Amino acid sequence: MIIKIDEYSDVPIYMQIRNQIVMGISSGELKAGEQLPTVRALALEIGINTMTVSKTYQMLKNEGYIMTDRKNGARVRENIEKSGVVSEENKKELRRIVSEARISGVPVKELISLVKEYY
Amino acid sequence: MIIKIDEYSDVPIYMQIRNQIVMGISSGELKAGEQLPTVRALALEIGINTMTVSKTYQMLKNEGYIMTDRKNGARVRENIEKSGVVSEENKKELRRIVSEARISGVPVKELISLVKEYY
Amino acid sequence: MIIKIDEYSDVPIYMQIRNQIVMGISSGELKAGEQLPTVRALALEIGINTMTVSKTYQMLKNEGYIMTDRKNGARVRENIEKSGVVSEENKKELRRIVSEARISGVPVKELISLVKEYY
Amino acid sequence: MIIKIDEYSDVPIYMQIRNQIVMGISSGELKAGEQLPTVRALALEIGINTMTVSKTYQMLKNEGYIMTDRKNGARVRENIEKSGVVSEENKKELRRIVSEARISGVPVKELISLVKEYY
DNA sequence: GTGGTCTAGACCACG
DNA sequence: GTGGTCTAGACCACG
Repeated sequence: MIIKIDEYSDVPIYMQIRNQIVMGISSGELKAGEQLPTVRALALEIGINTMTVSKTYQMLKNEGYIMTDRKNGARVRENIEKSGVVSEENKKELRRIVSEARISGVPVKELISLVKEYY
Repeated sequence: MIIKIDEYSDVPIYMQIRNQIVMGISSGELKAGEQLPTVRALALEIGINTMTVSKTYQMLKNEGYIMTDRKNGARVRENIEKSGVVSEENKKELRRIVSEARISGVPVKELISLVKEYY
Repeated sequence: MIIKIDEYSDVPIYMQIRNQIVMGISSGELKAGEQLPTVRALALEIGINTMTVSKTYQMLKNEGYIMTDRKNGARVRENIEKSGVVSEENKKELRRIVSEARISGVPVKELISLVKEYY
Repeated sequence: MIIKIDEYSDVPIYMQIRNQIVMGISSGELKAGEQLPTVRALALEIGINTMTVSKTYQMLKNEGYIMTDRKNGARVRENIEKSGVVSEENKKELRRIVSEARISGVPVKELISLVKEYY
């Protein structure tokens, strides 16, 4: 899986990586149990500090998306917990996005087809 | 219109205000041409720095949501440009939200009904 | 509140600080809404790096014990969520401690009086 | 006695095994003088490195819980020393756990009944 | 002035 | 070899 950093983005690097890994898991590009690159390898590949990658992995671990162990490095978790609900934060964000789209004259049908496409 | 700041949120205050005003415009609570409170008044009401509100209004102006003039203060624009498309940034965010929801086991139908509700 | 680091402990520094702040909140030494020292001040006082203190504050924030904002620094939260239950991790730890105490011939009454004392 | 490794835990494997053996001794599941599996056997059973099990046994021996000899392998000690006191480290941990439980709104009675249950 | 992010580099425990 | 921790130092956005 290829991680791309937008260095001009306001989103912190560790968060950009985190988001891309989450999207990779969702899309199936990263499968349950699959090995992630080592902290050092990913840092080298992207050209950033190992601490930054480490921060990403710890965040993903805290969120229950991956597990890390000293022998095997980081792996996608087999049994990610399914809360079944959209987090309050994401609801807020979604509402903001929908509002902006609405003002821009985007029909609701288009938003829905985007959601379906991404799902 | 009542603006509420979530002091526990990581979203900067100026952005929280901006988002709420945008959502107010989208929902129709703030109508085209409607007067917004002065920077000073809003700052006092929320209990924050005038600089922060000023930053919000500047941003909204840059984005084309409001217009300011010395006589009338800030008003919602009559003719907000309708690009008709979702911005690339919002698409990215939407994709992230959909991915997280999907992993959490949220059915696509529920996401769609959220979108409809917010629209 | 005075924070003391045991440099010979296996417990990471950021965790030692975190634990002492949590105990301070529990004991009432740190009151709801009370200001914590700034990252820089605490780092200087303890003689450690600001990054380490920052890690502590972010952990406490994630756990819902404190809030941080750029204007006021870090403060104890007013409304810490009360789950009402002992976490699984803490149950495991408690079980380990009780087991070791039992083998050492510590009577259960003494354990109970320790719990009462700390509560 | 069955040893279970929680691969999602931050507790090192050698420590997880150590803790479970200590709890086994405390509960009486492992009796004084009882033979423990060989390093090799236990490593094979759990699917981990022999080095790890070896580290566990070494630790348990140092702590006075087991004894090893070349002929019989490892056995639970007949006369484990009863200090009669809770170690300073465990007191600290207990205090931390009690503090966290207290903040979470767990009544002291519930903590006490946990202690009784585990004892 | 505040917390948040990031780097370059180092050392450590675990396995 | 792996992730985890820590330092010294820097720069940034927010307010």
